[in-house]
Amino acid sequence: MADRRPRKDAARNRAAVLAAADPLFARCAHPDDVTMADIAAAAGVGKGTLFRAFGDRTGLIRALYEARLEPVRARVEEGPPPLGPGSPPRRRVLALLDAVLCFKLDNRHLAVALEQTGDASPYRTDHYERWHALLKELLEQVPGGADADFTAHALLAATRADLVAHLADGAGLSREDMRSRLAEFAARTLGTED
Amino acid sequence: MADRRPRKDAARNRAAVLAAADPLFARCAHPDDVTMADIAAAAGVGKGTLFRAFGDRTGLIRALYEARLEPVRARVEEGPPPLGPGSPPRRRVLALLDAVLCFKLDNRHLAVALEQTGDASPYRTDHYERWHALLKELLEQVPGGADADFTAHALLAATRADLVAHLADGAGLSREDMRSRLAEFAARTLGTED
DNA sequence: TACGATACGGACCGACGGTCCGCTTCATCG
DNA sequence: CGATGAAGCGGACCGTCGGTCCGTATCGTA
Repeated sequence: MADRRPRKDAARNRAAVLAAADPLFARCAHPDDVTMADIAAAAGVGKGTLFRAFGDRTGLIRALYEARLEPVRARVEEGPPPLGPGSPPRRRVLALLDAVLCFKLDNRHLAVALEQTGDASPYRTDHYERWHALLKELLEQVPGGADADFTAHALLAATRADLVAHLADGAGLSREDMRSRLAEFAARTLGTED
Repeated sequence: MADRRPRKDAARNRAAVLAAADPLFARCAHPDDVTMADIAAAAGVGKGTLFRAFGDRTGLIRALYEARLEPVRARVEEGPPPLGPGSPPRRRVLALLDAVLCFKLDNRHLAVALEQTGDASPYRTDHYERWHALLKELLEQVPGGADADFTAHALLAATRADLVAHLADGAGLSREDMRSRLAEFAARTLGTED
């Protein structure tokens, strides 16, 4: 009934692929420039291994993305305030958006690759639904708030990977500038009261 | 010096392709399900003709999109207020966002296809830059506004085609609901004064 | 050590975007 | 109106990529 643990070589190869793929995506301007064969070669494994471990290209990118995302998720769910639980909702909304923005900035290549994976809407992924649900929950606790569901979507849309990448790489906006612009924008939607 | 007018058959074929491609994209759930060969066959022309007329897949989709967008552009640039020039900035911002949202709703299939065209960021297209520039200009005229450039990006991000499609098709949000939610959201970022 | 289960890897496949080139159609000019 | 060269046509063809398959190698176990 319980699925067996993977064999040792399988685990090693999986790790090797993840380790090899990341810098490959980071180095290339466009995600499509990185082919599955490239990744397999860089990891020193065969293509079959790669597909056996991750299913398909989307699965591989998602695995990479989620591995990187995990620490952020942990900080959000059980870390110290203001990002973690226990801080006032308004404060936590801002902290959450800032964390998402920073993550997208730091992992542009992966985030862009994932968002533009043709297979499915980026809105039907586990991590998006988690962020959205949490953000919505927090927004509902902010007094005088509007429709929390839509607002959560709209605020998260401001952190879309390709927008972030465009502002950072194309428009040359600095990290700190972007963070403060987003914070200011979000603060406005939450109502003007400080 | 002046480029010659296209031959009559070329113009006819170009029109036939545009006419044939639109319903093809509309019918299919995922844009990638529509291949260039499909479009050529539906239009009754050869693949060579199709590539000669539009350069590549992106060019074709862009041509489709811009043909549909043209009436909206005209209404914005020379139509009557509040969407056209002459209305107070705040009012026109809301009208502009509403127009963009409605356009994306009505042309989801094309908009999604274009946004996820791997070739380039959706932020480096003529039409995006036009909407952004106009929105930014208007925002600068709204008293007490924050950074107009970022705000314009963030507001437009709330009308991203895949988000709109997700809300309309996935979450079942009605057209009118979405319009009022977006209007409310935008109104908040413009300041609470009515 | 022997043996079944699991995983490996790269040859192979089908599909797609895009090109090429011999043939056709248009428009111009005598 | 017929000739002629340019412009356009179309579909066979190509290279590449994601994904599969299966003979072989490796692992874990008794």
